Amino acid sequence: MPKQQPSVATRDDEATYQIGEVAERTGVTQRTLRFYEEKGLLQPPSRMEGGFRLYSEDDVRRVEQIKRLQKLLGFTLAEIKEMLEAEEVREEIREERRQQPDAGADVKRARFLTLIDVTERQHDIRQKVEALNAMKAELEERLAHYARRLEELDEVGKVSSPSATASAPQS
Amino acid sequence: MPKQQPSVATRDDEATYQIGEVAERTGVTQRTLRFYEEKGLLQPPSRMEGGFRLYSEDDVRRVEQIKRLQKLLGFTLAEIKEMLEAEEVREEIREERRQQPDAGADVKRARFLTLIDVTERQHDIRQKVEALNAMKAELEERLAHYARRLEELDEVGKVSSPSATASAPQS
DNA sequence: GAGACCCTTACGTAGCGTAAGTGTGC
DNA sequence: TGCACACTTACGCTACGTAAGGGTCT
Repeated sequence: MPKQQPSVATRDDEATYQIGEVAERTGVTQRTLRFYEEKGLLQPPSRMEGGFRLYSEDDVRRVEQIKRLQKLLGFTLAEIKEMLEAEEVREEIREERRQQPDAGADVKRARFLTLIDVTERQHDIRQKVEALNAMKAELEERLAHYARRLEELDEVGKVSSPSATASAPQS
Repeated sequence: MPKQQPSVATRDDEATYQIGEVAERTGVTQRTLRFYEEKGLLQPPSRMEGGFRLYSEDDVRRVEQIKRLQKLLGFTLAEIKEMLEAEEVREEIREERRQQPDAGADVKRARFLTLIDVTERQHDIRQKVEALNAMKAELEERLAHYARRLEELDEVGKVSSPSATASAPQS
C-alpha cells in the first residue's frame, strides 16, 4: 500500500530522476546524496511506492551548487547549509516584495530585519570569501611553480622509458 | 620505498624550536605537528632530555610546504607525502650528480631509472595539477559571483547596522 | 524470474580537535 | 618553587567509502 504523500510537495511533478541518475549527472555518489539529505542540505525527495527516491531538476542543480561551494571554495557542509538557507530567505523576501510591494511599514520593517539577520550570520563566510581573493594570487604562483616542475618531469620521461606501465597505485 | 637516511641527524645543530613556537610560526596546532610526524610527513625531530621536541628551521619550512599543498591545492596528506619523498629523491640525485658527475655508466643509468620511477609514481598527481588549471577559470568566475553578492550584502548592511564591522577593501 | 537498481544499517577512514592525567623547564 | 609548556593516550567529529543483507522495478 502506498505509504507517503509528502505533506508539502514543493514541486515533484518534475521529480523524475532516480538516485543513480542524479549521482551520475552530478558526479557524486549515491551515498553522498543520502548523506546530504540526512544532514539537511537537500530536502527529502519524493519517493516511489517501493521507496525509491525521486529527484527533480532543481535537486540536481542544488547538488551542483553544493559541490562548487565545497570543492572550489572549500566551505564546510555546515557553512554551505547556512549559505543556502540564507539565500533562500533572501529569495523569499524578494518574492514577497514583488508580490506585495505596498505592504505596511511594519511588514517592510520585518522584512528588512530578516535580511539584516541573515546577512550578519554570514559574516564569517564573507571573510572567507575575502580570504579567497588573497589566496588566488598565491594559487597562481603555485601553479606556475608546478608547471615548471611538470616540464622537468616531462623531459625525464621523454628521454627514458618507451614501456612505462604496470605500476599499480598505492600502498 | 627509500625511506631512511643514514642515521645521521641531517642537522640538528639548528634544532632550536619547541613545538609551541613552530605551531605559532606555521599557524598549525601542536596536534597537527605530532600528527604529521606520526604519519611520516615530518621526520621525528630531535628531543631534549626530558622528551620535548626540538624542531629546525627546515622543519618549519617543510610544514609550510605541506600546508600550501594541502590548503591551496587540495592534496591529501598521502599524496603530499609521496610528492615530498619524490622531491627528496630528485634532490639527492641532483646532489650526487653535482658531486660525482663522472660516475660509471651503470651508476648513471641507475640514477636515471630512479628518476623515472619517482616520475611515474607521480602521474596521478600531475593529472591533479592539470585539473587545477581548469578549475582556476571556474574559481575566478565564482569569485566574481560572490563579489557581486558581497556588494548586495554590503548595501543591506550599510543602511542598517551602524556598528557593522569594517569591510575590507580589495578585489 | 533474473538482473539491475535501490533501500537501510553500520562499521571504516582521514585529518585533525579536544580533553585528561602527568611530566619538564626556566 | 611555581607555572607555563610539553608528553602520551584516547575518544570525538566531519564527510563521506564500503560492504552486508535484503527489497524493488518500465
